[in-house]
Amino acid sequence: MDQRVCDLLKVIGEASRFRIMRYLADRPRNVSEIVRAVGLQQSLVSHHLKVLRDNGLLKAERKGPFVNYSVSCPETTQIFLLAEKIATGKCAEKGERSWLTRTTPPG
Amino acid sequence: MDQRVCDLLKVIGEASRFRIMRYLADRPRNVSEIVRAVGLQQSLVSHHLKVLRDNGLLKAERKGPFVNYSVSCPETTQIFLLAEKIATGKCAEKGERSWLTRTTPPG
DNA sequence: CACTCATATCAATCAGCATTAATATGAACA
DNA sequence: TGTTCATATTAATGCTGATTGATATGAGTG
Repeated sequence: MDQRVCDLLKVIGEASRFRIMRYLADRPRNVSEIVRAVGLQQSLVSHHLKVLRDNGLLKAERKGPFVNYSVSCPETTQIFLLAEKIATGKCAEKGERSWLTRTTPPG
Repeated sequence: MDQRVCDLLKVIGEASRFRIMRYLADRPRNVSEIVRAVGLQQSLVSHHLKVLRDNGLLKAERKGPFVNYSVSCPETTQIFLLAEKIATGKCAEKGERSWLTRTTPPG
């Protein structure tokens, strides 16, 4: 279970997949649109889409010759928002930049 | 910026670091305690702690000979909860397991 | 200062995984 | 049925990064 949870995080933490997910957060798109948007090779995009699918983060629906992809849970977007909050230093407790906060006085 | 956001996700998505973060979510601990808890080599734990520190996810405070680590933003825990929700299939829209939902009838 | 304990750093190795190129499948349409 | 377009799959390559072992730093204590 824990394995599964951290798999999810790893999957959306990869740069290419992250961009794909962000792009799809807006609205569903077919593969060609995604390829154009993220500027990666078609085979690579297809591969990442499979990974995202297999992890239940995206769902696919064939529409004629096209396959439309869409995010399957809104929670994914919420995770992005939270991560952004942390990244911009807007998190509740402020993290110390210099890593060693000394309690015992030196010397 | 986007790079930074997805770096954060990648960082907490790694299994060893994930376990460390979960362990520290409870309360601050020193390195030896973490080593014992996660069962990894001390040098490896120390390395991961550095990565987490450098990404602003943990803060460190020296207390005598020990160094206590604690999570710097509660948002991290919230991310774990959301990811868990997705992992257990409890997310708002249900993701299709079989990946190709056909709209056009086959044949 | 010498010794010990706690923690950090460095160099080397190994594994996972993103990327690439080539090829296969499968739908639409003539 | 043959051709074209959209997408998926496979095999090979390369890079990132986790892990290991050895060593260094630095605090406390005698």
